[in-house]
Amino acid sequence: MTTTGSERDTALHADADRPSRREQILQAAAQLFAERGSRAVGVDDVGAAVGVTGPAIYRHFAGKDAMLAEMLLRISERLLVGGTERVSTAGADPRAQLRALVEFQVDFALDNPALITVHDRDLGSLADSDAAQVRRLQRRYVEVWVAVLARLHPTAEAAACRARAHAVFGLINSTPHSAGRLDRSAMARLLTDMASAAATA
Amino acid sequence: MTTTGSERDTALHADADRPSRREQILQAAAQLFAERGSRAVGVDDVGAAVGVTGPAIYRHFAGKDAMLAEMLLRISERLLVGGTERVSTAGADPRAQLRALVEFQVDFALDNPALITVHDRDLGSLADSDAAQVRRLQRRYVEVWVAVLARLHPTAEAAACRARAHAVFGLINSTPHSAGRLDRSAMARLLTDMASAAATA
DNA sequence: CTCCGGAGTGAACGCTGGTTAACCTGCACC
DNA sequence: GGTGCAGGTTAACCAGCGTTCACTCCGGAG
Repeated sequence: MTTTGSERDTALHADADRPSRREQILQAAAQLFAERGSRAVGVDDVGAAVGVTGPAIYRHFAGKDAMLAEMLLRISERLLVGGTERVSTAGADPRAQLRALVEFQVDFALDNPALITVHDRDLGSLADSDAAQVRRLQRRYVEVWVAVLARLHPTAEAAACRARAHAVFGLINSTPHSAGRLDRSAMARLLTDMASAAATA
Repeated sequence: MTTTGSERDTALHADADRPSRREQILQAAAQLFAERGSRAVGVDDVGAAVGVTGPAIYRHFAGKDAMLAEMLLRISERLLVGGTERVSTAGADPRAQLRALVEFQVDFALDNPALITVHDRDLGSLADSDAAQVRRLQRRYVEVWVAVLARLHPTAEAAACRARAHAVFGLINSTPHSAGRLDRSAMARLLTDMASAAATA
């Protein structure tokens, strides 16, 4: 399966198998997990979503847990590296840094509602070691926010900044709950404005 | 309703006064469901949490689903009646109404983190009819907020107000994720300020 | 004392669902 | 034309869990 003549990378999928089967499975699983919860989705369901039977999954993943683990690890990593990168390229002004973080999180949430949903719903149904690793990444991402928020609120203690960051996450990640009725750009502006106001209040 | 003042009618559905075994079970189940997710919690676990074996639950509930259903229905009802009441006693000023709603939601979230968690995590694992009823109640609660928000944002369309309400819920309901580090009063003020700012931004 | 109904227990049943095993198939490659 | 391997398939295995059953215990009428 490796080394096909033409390597197609980014997310465009026209015909049967463009992204590797592995990626198809991960994406379909994320969708299903978001809709029903990982525990309510069977391996057969995931397989059916990509046109194969259940046990075929085991050619690509060690098991259902491994699927979920990789999914959550990827999300946490993408958030962490994306967040740190946005901050570092936003200059020294904490307001600009906050704006960059907010826009990043809003874009991520609007682009990947399924991942956002799974991210903080199914962390509990993960093996301890995997869960710990995900939590480590999450924590580091939160700390990126806390560092910026601490400069915006010099008198606030770290715990308050942490709570503030979580609250902003909750605000932005509410997108999956109010999906569809508003077009993306309007939603993005609304969330960005609200999050900024909440973060600087 | 409640005939026969002299004798004890117990079983029908009259008394919700004393902390009966039934209430113990509901509370313990809410705690466990919030921690691990309803699907990951066994009937035996719930029983053990109140000092009985698993099957004893069936003396008080028709089944695990009925337990979850009653839990979610109660939460939705409490939110709806509490919200409408707070608005009606807050006068005519939409700002005062918003403040009343925010404080109500903050208090509820801080007082019942487990219920909040279960409320929007395990709605999916509910029978269709129960889920529909819960969603109806949720919708009506959201509309209470939307009515107030619409008066604060006269130019905004209803969909935007709805998204705004969901975002504020996400913000306030983030408490379970950032628990413990901050004492209750500080957390309440922080959340109230942030939510107010986000709602009026 | 007896009877009855509420509450609980341990054992058993049956289904669901993750995982494994054995077998098949197409295709790349000497 | 075999050979090997990635990827699928069906059937079976097995554990967990919700639920039911038969039985017991106990407290309060009559």
